[in-house]
Amino acid sequence: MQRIPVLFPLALGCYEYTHDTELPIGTFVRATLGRKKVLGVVWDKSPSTPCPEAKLKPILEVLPLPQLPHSTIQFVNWVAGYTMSSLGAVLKMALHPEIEKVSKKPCVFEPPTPDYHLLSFSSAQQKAISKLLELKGFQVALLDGVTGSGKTEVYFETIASALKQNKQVLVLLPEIILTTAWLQRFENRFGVQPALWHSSITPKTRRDTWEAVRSGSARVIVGARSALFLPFNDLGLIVVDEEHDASYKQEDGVLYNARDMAIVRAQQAKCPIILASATPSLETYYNAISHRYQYIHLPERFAGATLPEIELVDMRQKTKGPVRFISKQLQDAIQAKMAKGEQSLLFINRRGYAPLVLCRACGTRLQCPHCSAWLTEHRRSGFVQCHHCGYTKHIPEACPCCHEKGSLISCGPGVERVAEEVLTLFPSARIAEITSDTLTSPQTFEKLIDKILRGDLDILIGTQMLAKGHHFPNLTLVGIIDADMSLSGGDLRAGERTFQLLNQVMGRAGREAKKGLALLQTYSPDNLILSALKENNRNAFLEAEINERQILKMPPFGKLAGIILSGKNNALTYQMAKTLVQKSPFIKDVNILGPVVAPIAKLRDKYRYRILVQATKSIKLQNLLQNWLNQVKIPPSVEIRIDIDPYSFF
DNA sequence: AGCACGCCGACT
DNA sequence: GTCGGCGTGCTC
Repeated sequence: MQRIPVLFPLALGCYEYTHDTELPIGTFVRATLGRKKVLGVVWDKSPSTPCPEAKLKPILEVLPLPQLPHSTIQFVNWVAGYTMSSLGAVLKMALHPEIEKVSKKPCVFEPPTPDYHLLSFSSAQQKAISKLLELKGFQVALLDGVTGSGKTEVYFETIASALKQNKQVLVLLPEIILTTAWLQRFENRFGVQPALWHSSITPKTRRDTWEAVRSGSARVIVGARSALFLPFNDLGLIVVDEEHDASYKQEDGVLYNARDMAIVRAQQAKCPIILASATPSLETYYNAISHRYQYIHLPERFAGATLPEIELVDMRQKTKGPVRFISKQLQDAIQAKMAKGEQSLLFINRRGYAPLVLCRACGTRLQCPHCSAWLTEHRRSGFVQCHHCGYTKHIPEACPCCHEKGSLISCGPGVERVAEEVLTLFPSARIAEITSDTLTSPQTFEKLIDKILRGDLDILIGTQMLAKGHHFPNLTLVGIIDADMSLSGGDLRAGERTFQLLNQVMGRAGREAKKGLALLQTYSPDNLILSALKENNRNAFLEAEINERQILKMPPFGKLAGIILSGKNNALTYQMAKTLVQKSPFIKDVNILGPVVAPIAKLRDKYRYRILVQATKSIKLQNLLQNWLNQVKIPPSVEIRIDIDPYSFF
């Protein structure tokens, strides 16, 4: 009888079972777990403590499925170790619920033709392409190019090259739902659509695609971050487009950053990886300028398009009369564009009508009963809603506290409110609101894009949903309603994120021959980020940030981990957080900060505290955390999560 | 993740 | 007296 380590796609480690013969690593089996019969995978290492003889149970069935590739097993092991998650939780990301249903005919996704449609390139693009084609083995390259510089077509050439060498290619994109434009460009270049992987594909497509990747019949896979865990057997290239995008950071379940894990995946596959962005993350930029990564720069906009002219609008000069969110300067600019038959985009990164409703009589603010957050007013639908947990109720007629009628007033702007103001200023304008509330499906999104391109709209008012991926030749004005909104975020990357987001939004203006204009409304016109945006001096901004991080020993000059404790019992949760800090290791080069109340102190009825662990690069953070946490008994009613390389701090 | 075990509140 | 709430701990 052999002892066989088996891993289940559950938040557990490896368990041992018996079988009369050895089984190859990666074999799918069924075994009894508790009182259930569960599918698992023969793993490559036994649990740290061997199972006592008496508890051992036999493997019930060896399933007639192809083995999980060794590269996937190796990757799951690495990610689990790095993120300090259980192996099984990571395995779950690499499988799918219908793994047992073998696709009889994994649909042959016609293979892309490397030379289907050859494009012509500028000399700058040509240079970038030849540098990219020189990448061999494991190498990281930053492809840094402004919006409209033709980055996508440039990295398409490396995809073509990988295809010619009969290799598989993975392209990671954020927010896959908005990529029809990208897919169209791919089809133009390669003659077919690539295989797709994201959360909303049908179970059958999911099954077929997974099997097509495993068997190697899928050559190019385009997907959201979860595509990283597909069972590639011959990966020759990874592209991470919009590498700075915060949505690569998974914020629930296993906490990981798909961009960073993609680099590890490429390392294990011994293949190149291209990180593409117009506004690289600070870490990536630093690695590029310090020659850890190849730095490939596309300096100009393709086809002579120009960056918009940028002006700051000082909102401190108060105007008399009722509250206005659109300054006279912005109003005049919109007017001028409309007169010329050109389009404007107003950006306000807030859904709904107003982010806060308060009572004029007693000062009460409408608050979520489950979270420490204000309720956002959605006037058109007649509701107030919590944007953290989804709690919704009718807008009350009277103040819930003092019962005064008609005393509730809306504070601050949201998309709906700015749209209302636009209509009072420009009654004849054809406008559209663009938020996740109005765009509920890819179809409604397509329709909107068509309308914009046909010129059926004059003014767009929206959140970041329109920030990326589309050319609107006739859109020549971008107005940032509140450029200060995310400046005060308080966490490490607030400034960086603001720069990236505003830069991207402003990039919507003037991508073709027509000169664009961007107006940033602000109450702090002297802010470093805003002036860097105005001067179009991204590198100066990044270098100032790098300097600061270096002084503070923050990433990439040090390591960071977050510990988040949450529980329904506020006092107990705080007590556990305090105990944890009291028992923290006293080690040179390790700083333990907190516990502090998380920025959203209560979320879905759970109170939250966080501890920040800051260490020098030489410290093995995972080992330190593991040893520390093993010494503190935390009751199951208090949930503890470790976030290695945290992005947001709540 | 499930599922059972176990110890306190309202009821056929 | 029991039924069942979910808080707690285990699954090789």
